[in-house]
Amino acid sequence: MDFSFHSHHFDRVQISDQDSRPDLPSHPEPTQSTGNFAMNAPAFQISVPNWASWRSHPAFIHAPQHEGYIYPRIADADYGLGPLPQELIGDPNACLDPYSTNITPTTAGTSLDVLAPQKGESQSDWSILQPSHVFKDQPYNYPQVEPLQPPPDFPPSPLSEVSSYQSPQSLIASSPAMTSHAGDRLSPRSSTGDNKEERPGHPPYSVLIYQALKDAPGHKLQLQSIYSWFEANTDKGADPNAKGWQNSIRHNLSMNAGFEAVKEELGPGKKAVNFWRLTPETIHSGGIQSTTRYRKLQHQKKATNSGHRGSTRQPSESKRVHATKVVKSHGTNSTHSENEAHQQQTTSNNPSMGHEYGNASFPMTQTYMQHPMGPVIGCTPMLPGNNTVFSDTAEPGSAFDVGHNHDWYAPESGSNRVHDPFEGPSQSAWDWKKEN
DNA sequence: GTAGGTAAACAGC
DNA sequence: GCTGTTTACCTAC
Repeated sequence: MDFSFHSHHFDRVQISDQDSRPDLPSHPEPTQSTGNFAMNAPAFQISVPNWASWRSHPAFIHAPQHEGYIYPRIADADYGLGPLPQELIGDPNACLDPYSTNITPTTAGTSLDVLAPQKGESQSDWSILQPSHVFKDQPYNYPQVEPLQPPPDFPPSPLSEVSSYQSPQSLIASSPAMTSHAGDRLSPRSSTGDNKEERPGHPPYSVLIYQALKDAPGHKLQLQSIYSWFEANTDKGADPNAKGWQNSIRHNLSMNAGFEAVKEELGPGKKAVNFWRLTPETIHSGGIQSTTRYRKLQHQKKATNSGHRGSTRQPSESKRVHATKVVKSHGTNSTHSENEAHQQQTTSNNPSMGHEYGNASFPMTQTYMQHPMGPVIGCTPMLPGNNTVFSDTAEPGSAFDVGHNHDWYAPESGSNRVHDPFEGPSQSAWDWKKEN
């Protein structure tokens, strides 16, 4: 089974020696275990057609060395998806890590010296790096997997945890949506039988978005770049007139707590740019949760909101309170009282908050900020050395929940779990989103 | 009942 | 018009 496809796009990105990112080392730092953290891992995992083999013998290929930092080749990604379509290279807004404004894409097409087998890698490993077009041209089927077992050196550092579980299996194992039941049941299906886009075996939008973001520097992309990624890597964009898939992407971005919007000011006086990125939890867990789980609450609402679609449709909360989850990356003017007020509102709207999730404390060094646009949650940047946490509440405990009740963290549940600085001990982003 | 896809209403910019 | 959020409905399992 080969999950690779479109891996010839955006093969590598070079950060010059002048990279001024404060918390990203100019040179790769070794991680404790399997490195696949897109930002600073010198080695990375590759897709392996045989999942059992992949699990037991993860293959590693060292990223080509270069002066300065080289992003890993992208053929290694989960499913082997390519991060960005080539036409996006050069787009200043595409796949741009604002902390590395001097990123220089170095690929003008697939370079064989980039994709060629590296030292220590076998030809068989190399063969699976060949780009293919599974999602675009062929059905996709989730592999049937067993629950993930922690690696021998588990628990590693948070960063290495990231790498350890970045695999389709981890997505499957950590997500009810991805859990294998039997055969290819994991294969997502289209909702409507007459759907032209029906591709039995294609991954759901959430997984595709996850992949697009995971492969992007900083794990973030602008919406348009996500569109472009889909156009290049899936058949969603085959019909230029069809916009439903874009709606679906936006729907998934909004509804899945694995994604968060980040407003970033790329420079003083410049208009803030909105990025979508993976939440720390998502990166940490190496997988994405099902988007549709939010409907658990909807069912409750249905009981009280009768309704047909249309005239009786319930106005959305966001029309009264702009409840975006945008995370602002630079600065804040929030005050404690503002946060308190906001939390009061949030809690009142969400009875489950505050009791379902335990109240614990963040590390003392973390700070909590309020975004003027509304509820804010998340961390930025998702890099070592920065532990700033943006919360929509005044109390640290309500920002995250990572410890319980969530199969999101299934691979590391229990006593093996290592405390992650990203982890706050309370409400998860997903629950926050679900309940807001 | 759950998961996923899609359409659409709606607000903000 | 684009973006983001939310609701509703549908099909498949």
